[in-house]
Amino acid sequence: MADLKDRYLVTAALPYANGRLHVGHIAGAYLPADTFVRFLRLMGKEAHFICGSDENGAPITFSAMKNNCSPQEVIDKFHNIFDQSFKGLGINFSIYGRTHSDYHTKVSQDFFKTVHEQGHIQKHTTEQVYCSECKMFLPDRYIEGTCYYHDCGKTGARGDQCESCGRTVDATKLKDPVCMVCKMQGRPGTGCIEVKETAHWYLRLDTFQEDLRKYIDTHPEWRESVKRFSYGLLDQGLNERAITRDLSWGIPVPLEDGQDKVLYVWFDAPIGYISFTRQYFESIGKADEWKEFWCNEENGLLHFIGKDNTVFHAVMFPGMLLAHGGYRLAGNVVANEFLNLEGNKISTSRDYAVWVDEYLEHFSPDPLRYYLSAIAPEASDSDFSWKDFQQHNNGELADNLGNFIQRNVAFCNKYFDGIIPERKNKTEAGDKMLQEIEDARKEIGELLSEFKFKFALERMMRFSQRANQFFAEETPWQSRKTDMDACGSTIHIGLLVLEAMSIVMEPFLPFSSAKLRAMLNVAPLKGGEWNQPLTIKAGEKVGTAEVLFPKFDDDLIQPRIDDLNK
RNA sequence: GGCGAGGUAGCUCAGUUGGUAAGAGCGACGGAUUCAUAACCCGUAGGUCGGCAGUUCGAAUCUGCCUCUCGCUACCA
Repeated sequence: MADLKDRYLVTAALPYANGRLHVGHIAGAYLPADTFVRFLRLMGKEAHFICGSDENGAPITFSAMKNNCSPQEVIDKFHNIFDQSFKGLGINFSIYGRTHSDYHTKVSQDFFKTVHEQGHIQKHTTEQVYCSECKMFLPDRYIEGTCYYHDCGKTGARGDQCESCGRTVDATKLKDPVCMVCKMQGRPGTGCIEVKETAHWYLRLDTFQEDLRKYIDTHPEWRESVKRFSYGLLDQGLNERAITRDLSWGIPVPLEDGQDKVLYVWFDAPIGYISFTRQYFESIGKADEWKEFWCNEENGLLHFIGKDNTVFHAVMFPGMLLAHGGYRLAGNVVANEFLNLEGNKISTSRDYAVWVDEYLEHFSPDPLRYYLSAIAPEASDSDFSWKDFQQHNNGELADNLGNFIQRNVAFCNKYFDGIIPERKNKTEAGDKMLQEIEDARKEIGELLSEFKFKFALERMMRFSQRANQFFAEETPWQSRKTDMDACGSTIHIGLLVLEAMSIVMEPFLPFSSAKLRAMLNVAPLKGGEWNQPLTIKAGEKVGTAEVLFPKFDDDLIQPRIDDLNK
C-alpha cells in the first residue's frame, strides 16, 4: 500500500457563492475529496475535511444588483443551497465555513499584514476604468466596447478579451466603452466611463520563483497535468500580482491607506482553508491543533480542486505561504480536468448543467456518486451523458453489484431461514474466493491511496464480478438439494464477500454501504475496518433482502434529457 | 498568435520507461442456467491505434510535417 500518513487535513475548493453546484463541481473536487477522506478513515487514519463558501468579490455584488437584493442575501441563499447539496450527496465536511465571516476576515487580514511586514507586498498606482454613474471601478469583464485592433474593430469586445479576435485587450483603450453594470440596472451605460488612477497592492511572487520550482521538483508523484501546468507558469516567469481590488464587498485591506479597497478574492479564499481549520479545532476544544497540519510537514495536507484552480493552488497560494513564512506547503494538489455534458461545455450562465439540487429531487445520491467516479476526469476531460448514467446504473450497480447482494441475502433467507450457515466444506474454490476478498481490499486500497479513483472503482466492480462468478460456479441452488454443507459453505463465503463489499464500497457508495451493513446485521462502520477481520459469524441472523440499486427506466431518464434541451 | 490536451474496435474509453498490449466495459451474436432487480455465468466479434515521412532490428508508444477537435492565454471567480 502506498505510504499513507497517520493524520490528514483534506481541503476541497471553495465553491463561489453566486451559482448552484452542478455535476462538474462534484466530479472535479468534492466527490474525490470525500471519497479519499472516507477511505482514510476506514484505514484507521485521522482525517479532517475542510471546505466552505467563497463569498467575497465583485460577481456577488452584481448578482445582488440583478436580483434587487443585498449581497448578504445572495451569499446566504447559496450557502444554504451548497450546504444542502453537499449533505444530500453525503459529502460530509468536518467544517463548512464562510469567507464573509468575521473569523475569516480577521485571519485573512492578519495574513496580509504579516506578508506586508515581511516586505513581500508592494504598492503601485495604475490606471483603471471607472464608472461615474456606478461610482466604482469596473472589473475588466464588465466593460464592453469596440476592439481597438485595426484588423478587428468589432463591437462587443470585453475589457479582458475581444470575443471576435480572441486577443487580450487593455480595458482602458477600448473604443466607445459601455458600463455593463449600468446596463444591468437599466441605465444606458454610455458616457459614464473614465480612466482614473488607483493604488493597489501587489504580491511579489517573482521573489519565490525558484522556491516554487523546487517545491514542484520535490513532488514527482503529482498528476502530470498539474506539474506541466505549474512548470509552464514558472518557465514564463512569475510576476508580481495584484492582490487588492476597488470594491465594497470583501475583506477590507488592513492598512491605513487601504480604505475602500478589499483583498482580491483569490487572496483570501485559500486562506479560508486555514481559517476554517482553526475555527474547526477551536470548536472542538483543541485550539492549537490546526498547527499540526499547517505547520508540521509530518502530517498530510491535500488540496482537491478542478483544473481551473491549478494556478492558485500550485503556484499562487504556495507563494503566499512562502511569503508569510509561517506555514508548510501542501503535500499534493489533486486536480481534475473538466466534465462536459452530453458533449457540450457545462455553462452556468446558460443554465446548461445538471444541478445537484435538481438531481436529488429525482434520484438517490449513490448512483450519481458511482457514475461520476466511473467517468472521473482524472487524466482528460470526460463526458456526462444521461443515457450513459442510466447504463452504468442499470448494468453495473443494479445488475452486477446489486444483484449479487440480492441473490446472496435472499438465498440465505429462503433456504437457511436467514441464519448464516457454517462453512463446513473447505474447498479450493472457497479458499480462492476468500483470497480474492483480501486481494480486492488491498488493491482497491492501493489505487485509492494513489488517487486513482476510476481504477479503484473498476477494481471494486471486478470484485463484484468475481463474486458472481464464484456463486455461479458453486451452483448453491443445486447443492441445496443434494449437499447442504456445500451449499451453506458457499452462502457463508458469499456473505463474507458482502461484508467486505460493504467496506470497500463505502468511500464510493456510503448510503448503500450503510444499508447493506444493516441488511447483514453488522455494526455500522466507525473507522479502521478496511484491514480488520470480517465479523460475519455462522449462527447469526441476516435481515431481509432489499433492492439497493433500482434500475432507471427511460421514463425517468428521458425527462432529464428533455430538461437540458429546453 | 502563443502554450497545452486529444484524435485507438459500433459506442465510451485503458494503454507505465518503444519489442507476446493492440486491450477493457457496453452494444451485437451464440451457449449455459434459474438463487437473484428477465439478473448472473461462458464463448465469439478482429480496429493497418487521424494522415504522411523519418529514427530504430522493431513504434499506438520517439522526431518532423499535415489535418481535425478542444481547453488555457492569468487581475470574473
